This record gives sequence, C-alpha cells and structure tokens, in this order.
Amino acid sequence: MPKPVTIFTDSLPVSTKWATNMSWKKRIGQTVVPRLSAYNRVLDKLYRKGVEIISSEGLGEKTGYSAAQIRKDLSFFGEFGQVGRGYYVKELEDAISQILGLDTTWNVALVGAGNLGSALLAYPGFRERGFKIVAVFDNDLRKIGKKWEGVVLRDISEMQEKIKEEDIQIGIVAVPVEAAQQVVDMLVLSGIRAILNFAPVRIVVPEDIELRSAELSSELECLSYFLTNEKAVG
Amino acid sequence: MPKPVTIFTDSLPVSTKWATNMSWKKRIGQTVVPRLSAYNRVLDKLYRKGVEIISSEGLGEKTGYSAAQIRKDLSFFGEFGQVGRGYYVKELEDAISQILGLDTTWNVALVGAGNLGSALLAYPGFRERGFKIVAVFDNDLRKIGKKWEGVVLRDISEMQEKIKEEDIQIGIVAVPVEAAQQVVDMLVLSGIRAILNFAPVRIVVPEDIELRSAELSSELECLSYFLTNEKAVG
DNA sequence: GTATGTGAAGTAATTCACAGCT
DNA sequence: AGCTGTGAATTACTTCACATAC
Repeated sequence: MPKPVTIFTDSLPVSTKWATNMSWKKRIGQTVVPRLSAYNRVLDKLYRKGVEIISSEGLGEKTGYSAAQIRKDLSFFGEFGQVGRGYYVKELEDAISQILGLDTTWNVALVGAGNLGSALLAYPGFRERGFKIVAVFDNDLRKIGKKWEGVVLRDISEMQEKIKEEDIQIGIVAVPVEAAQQVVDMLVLSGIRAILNFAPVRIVVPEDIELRSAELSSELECLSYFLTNEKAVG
Repeated sequence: MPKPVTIFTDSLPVSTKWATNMSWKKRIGQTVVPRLSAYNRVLDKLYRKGVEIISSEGLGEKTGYSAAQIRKDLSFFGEFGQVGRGYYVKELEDAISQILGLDTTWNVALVGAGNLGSALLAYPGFRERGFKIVAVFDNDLRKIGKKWEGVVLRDISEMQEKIKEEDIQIGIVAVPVEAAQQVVDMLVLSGIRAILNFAPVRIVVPEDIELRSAELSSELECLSYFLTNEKAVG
C-alpha cells in the first residue's frame, strides 16, 4: 500500500509503479542523476547475469555508493522496492531507464570531426545507451561529403536544416576552444535543447538549454593536484 | 602584511607568496580543485591578452563562479590578492599552477589504443597543460611496434618496466569495460599513483591511489534526464 | 573609494536510525 | 527476521556581509 507522495503544490496518491504524471517533482539535487546512471549500469549487468533481486546494500557494494544514499535517491522518484526483500532488478532498471529518458533513442548531432570528434563518432558506448549520432558537422572542406561510421560529414552551414529534419535534440561539441561558443550559439539557434561540450572554455547558453561540459585536461589537473599535495610521498 | 595561517596541528606564519611547506593543509573540499583549474585557464587567457590585474568579481564573470566562491577557494591556500585592488593576473596564475602541480611536466601512460585511446593520444590539450603521454600500451598484436604521434605502441607485458623507466606517475585507461579493472590493477602494480579512467565501470583502487573517472555516456544520460523531465516542453 | 579575506548564516547533500511493512 | 522509505541529525558547500587594509 504505497504512501502518498508530497508534491510542490499539493499532494496526491501515486501508483505503486513509477510512471505516473511526474507527481514526484520534488526538487532533485544536482548529484542524484549521475548516480542513477551508475545504478542503471550495474542493474543491467546484474540482470544479464540472471540476478533477480538485490538489496540497497548489495547495490551499494557494486556501485560504491552507500545503501542509504541509494534508497534516498530512489525515494525522490517513487517506491520501487519490496520492503523486507529488496529491489527487483529488472523492474528497477526499467524504472530508472524511464526516469533517465533512456526508453527512447535520442538523435544526436556531433560538431567537429577532428581527433576527438571522430573518436566520439566511433565510440560504441553512445549507441549502446540509446544515443545515435545521426549528423556530423565540420568546416574542413576536405572532409565534407565523406562518409564516416555510416554518417556523411556536412558543412556547418547545413546544421540548422539537418537538425530540424532529423529531430535532433542533443548536440556534442568537439571543436577547438576558439570556435566552441560560436558553435554552441549555432546549435541553440538550430533548435537543439541540450549540449555536451568538450572544449575547455566556459560556455553560456540560454536558461532553457541544458549544458554539460566534459573537461578532459581538467580531470588530469585534479590528479596532478592530489599527487603534488594530498598524496605526496613523504 | 600577511596574516598567519591556521593549520591542523599548530599555526605558523606564511610568506606573502604561496610556495611554503604545505602549511595550508586545512581540509580542502572535493569541489575546489576543479574550480582552480577553471580559474587558471581564464587567468592564462587574460594574461595573454595583457590584462594585469583582476578582481574576484571580474574573474567570477569570466569563469561563471561567484566572487565569494573564488575568494573562499583561494583563501584555502593563502592570500594572493591586494586588498582594495584585486589579484595580479600573472602572480595568481603562477600560484594556482604551483598548487595544481602544473609547474612541472607529468609523464603519462595511456592504456588502450582503440578509437578513444588514439584520440586522447593526439589530443593537444594534454600536452599544453603539461601532461605528456610517453608510453602507450595495447594488447592488439597488429598495433604493437607501430609509432603513433611519436610514441611506440607497446605490449601490455612491457608496462611495468616502461613505467618505472620513464618515471610515469599518471595512467589513462581507455580500454573496454571488461578489461578496465584488470588494467588498473596492472598499473597499480607497476607503481602508478593516479589514474584517469574512461571505462564506464566502477573501478576499485588502493587507498593511496587517486582515481578519477570520466564517463562519457553518463554525461549524455544526464542531458537525457533533463530533457525528459525538468526541461520537458509543455 | 574599493576589493580582499573570513567568520557567520544559509543551503545542499549525505548519513543515521528506526518505524513500519512483508 | 530482513529491508525499505524517510524524518532527523550531521556534514559539506556556498553565499552573505563586513572588518580590515590599501
């Protein structure tokens, strides 16, 4: 017998399974979504191994997060567990997939077909998780028209048209720093709604656009910090 | 006239410039180091533009962090500003570089010469920030012995020897999930002290090894979440 | 006047601990 | 007996606001 879930404005009962009318719109912290992604990966592996049920503690061991953390994270979205038993692996995986929006395929545009761009294009992990790069743009005339990984390289000028045509919602930016903001502006104008940026610069986007930046060198700099300070050899 | 800095065990005065005996070992939060990296990049750009001095507010505008945040972050490490004036760009950049350990070059080993691995090898951003990939390992016999970007591909079996020989402290793991933990274990045995992992699995390392993971798909999954939920079109 | 450096206040994230269900 | 879901407690992080210095 599920308990009512408290909402922003008022409260209403919610069915046992998640899926309902987004009634769980409490404010979600910045930290939980990346963790859901991790839970999901582990659940997927467990499912393929034939594990049917797992406790928050078990999932904690596999993911590296605390059992309490996992229970709290999930509780933002609903009640997925069986009290006294744990979580049914398949059921929880499906629920999280739905929460993350991974129950559909996303069309993705990639801008920049240099080293990094072409690696991302060939990276199988994106496709596996439902992200399909259906358009690649570059401004290097020698590359335009060539077919890489089954996708034709297009000139940047075709961006707007192609993004509309293919209903692309997500853009990946893998261009040099100097070009990054400009490319992002173009993507926004083309109607894209979320951007993953690999250029190590601060990018500004309108409020309604979601932006994430993956700073490769910055990660190494953090390691460098810890080597020179925290974990310095006596 | 710099104030004494309070330490864990006792306190002692600190010279105007940072640089001293790690006296600033208050506990630094997980969040500040990545920000230092961002400050540094902006300072570098300002310096090359000829800007000599900047306030925390000015730096805040450029980096996207609040002025208070910046001041607090820096205050963990010392006093770098001129009250009433701001921060001398060059001086602050040098200080942060030193804090991050970017005043030396780090030798880096790359494991995995697939798509992602070779893109990382060719990525100029690492070298620019002082990270030099001096060894690349793979287990694909067809690749071994070939020279890429000036670096000879070696068999994984040579790892231990080469890492000692070149005094490599940092390892980058760009192998498939199945192999990742095993590769990390080998790196650790070879005496590496920090690892940047690109495989989307949880990796465990001994306490004294610093590990960071860059999860490419996870970033996209976060975007997917925000598209399906927070920023859903009415 | 101007802007730092920093305690104090305010938020956010995490962990505790346990009532309540199976 | 076992484990979830969740308020309460704790800890971490950020912002405020101002005394202090130039």
